[in-house]
Amino acid sequence: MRDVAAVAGVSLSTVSRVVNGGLVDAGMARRVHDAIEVLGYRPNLTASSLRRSDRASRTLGLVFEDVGNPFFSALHRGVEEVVRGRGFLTFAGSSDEDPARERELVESLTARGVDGLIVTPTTADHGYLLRDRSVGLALVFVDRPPRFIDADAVVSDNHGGAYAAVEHLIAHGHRRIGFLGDRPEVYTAAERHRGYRDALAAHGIDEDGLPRVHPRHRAEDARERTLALLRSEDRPTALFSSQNLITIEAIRALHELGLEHEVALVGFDDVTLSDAVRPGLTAVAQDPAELGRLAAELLLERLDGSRDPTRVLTVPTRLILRGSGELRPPAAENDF
Amino acid sequence: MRDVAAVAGVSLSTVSRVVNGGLVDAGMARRVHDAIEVLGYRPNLTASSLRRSDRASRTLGLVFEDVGNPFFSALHRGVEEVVRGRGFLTFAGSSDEDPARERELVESLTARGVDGLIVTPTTADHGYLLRDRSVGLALVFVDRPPRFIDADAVVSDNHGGAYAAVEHLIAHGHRRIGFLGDRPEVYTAAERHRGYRDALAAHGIDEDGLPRVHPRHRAEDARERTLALLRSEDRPTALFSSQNLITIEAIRALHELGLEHEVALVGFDDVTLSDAVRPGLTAVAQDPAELGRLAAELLLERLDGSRDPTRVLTVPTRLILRGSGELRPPAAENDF
DNA sequence: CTGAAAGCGCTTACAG
DNA sequence: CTGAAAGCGCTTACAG
Repeated sequence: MRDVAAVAGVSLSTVSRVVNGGLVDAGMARRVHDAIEVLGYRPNLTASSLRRSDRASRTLGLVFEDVGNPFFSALHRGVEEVVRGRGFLTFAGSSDEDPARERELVESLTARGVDGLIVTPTTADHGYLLRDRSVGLALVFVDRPPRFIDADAVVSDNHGGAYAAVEHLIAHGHRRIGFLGDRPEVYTAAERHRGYRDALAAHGIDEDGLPRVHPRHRAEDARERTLALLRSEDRPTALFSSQNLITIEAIRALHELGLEHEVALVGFDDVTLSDAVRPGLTAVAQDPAELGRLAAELLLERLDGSRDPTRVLTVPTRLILRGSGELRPPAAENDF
Repeated sequence: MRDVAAVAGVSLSTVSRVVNGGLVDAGMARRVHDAIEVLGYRPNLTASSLRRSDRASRTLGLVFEDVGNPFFSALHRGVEEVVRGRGFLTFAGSSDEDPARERELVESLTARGVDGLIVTPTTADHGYLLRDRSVGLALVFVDRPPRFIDADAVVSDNHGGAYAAVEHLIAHGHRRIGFLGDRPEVYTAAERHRGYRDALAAHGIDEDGLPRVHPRHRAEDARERTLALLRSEDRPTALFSSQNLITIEAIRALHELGLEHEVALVGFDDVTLSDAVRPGLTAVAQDPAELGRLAAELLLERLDGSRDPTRVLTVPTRLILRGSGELRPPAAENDF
């Protein structure tokens, strides 16, 4: 910038004004633009944000459970669609569900001066973010609400989606509905379990007698555990699978035992090719891109100075019927 | 930092040394640490990188075709695994295959002082990056090599994978092998087409007589076009599908016509649930996480000062047999 | 409308 | 080992 000023024969202030669209005489502006062209000058935005009064860096940080998970990549895309037009650039990193790793990431992001953060919270206490927020950091949680901090959040209707899925199975004659759970300490997993339980209770079904499986490592042990359940004495007539990776393994397990047309299945989260499998997968579809868009919009509102009370937005889910959830229990089962 | 110095009763330089691990008297260091604790001081990394001699910001930029595509999100994860330990934070954005958008993103990233860039190049001329590189920007291309610039790159063995896929179909008796292409101006699409053509030629099959389809919009028109092909007079006995979204539509089209056990299919790129579909999908699997890891390693080498000649690494693909590629043509077809 | 000066939060020779 | 001073590239009152 100094070089540009020298070549154009004007002051630094004038160059700054030209670059930032301030009021400058047309002739001077011309000379400055020429100098910029000749020198191939590029403004340094980090220096600019360091000095400017609002401190804005036009960068955002996304802290996801795993950037490699298609659910979060769709969410990422939703955020990008909203903030791109406003000139924001987006950092993204994975907490891997580890509170220490999450905090490390967050601090690394704030140390680099991000204007806002969109976080999929781990089970950590997020009180440590209060100080950052008090000095102007915009903060929105997504997919799960945070703990011990009052903040904007956008979540799927986990309870409602699970409730609808289980009620759908009940409507098709099932009472012995097995639950394929996720790590119960994760908010979404707990909510979906609550939806399952409430639907059973609403129809007078006792959950205690029903088989339940909680894979600890999703893709790794979900198949084995589902196989064991399907081979057991008290095999359920239907399964409700509460997470996408687990649903995939459940489909594999059913196919492996040739039970895909015998045992009904509804999965939480839609999955690629779920319509090409036979029977097609009946699924509770989330809209991750919409979660991302809404989170980004809430964030922009805060960045624009909104002091409104905190909001938690819930994105509806959609039950897609494709066959696996419409299988009926064997006739004998209907009698008991 | 000034406040810390005041509270600890030392100079700014000393605080800086403590924070950066310089040589400081133990007693003074104690006082500084206490002051940091009391004030809740957090270093400002952007100010730091502005002033330090190496200018390092410990940030990287990823410019992908689409951050929402699972292929790139797996690649992203691969990059993260490698650079996380070195304290780098990663920006990510989508070019959407638009050269102007790509350039905008790149300039937005360099203006924010990223140390390096990993780019999935569009068809643009990447000469504009030479100047950035000459002032120290590390640069690696991934998934496709760049044009008009000599640079490090990591790509899949697109030609070899396609060649193997088509040869596999030929070995199972097929000669009328239809090609489901992608936009031909994309490097990977062109390479896969070349592999298809070379395999045919090596076995004395004339490509000109074979049906070919080039969906322009992948998910949107691939199904229709494949349906039209399968309904036509010269229906092929086998399909080679050269991109994952297109493969998904091809599977849907085959199922829709009930031809999934009649017409063979090999897809480039593996797809979720491809083992649960009947017949299972025979696929050329890429390893996007490995592409990401290798790209990140090349980038770190450059950041560590390597002046070695430019390298292009090729990651092998793997043909996974699951049934759809092992279907044989109808008997009559074998005669001609 | 323009320029000289101060300063954002930090690092780095330099002299002690 | 420590501190005073200069300066990274920029913006912003302030006076003209």
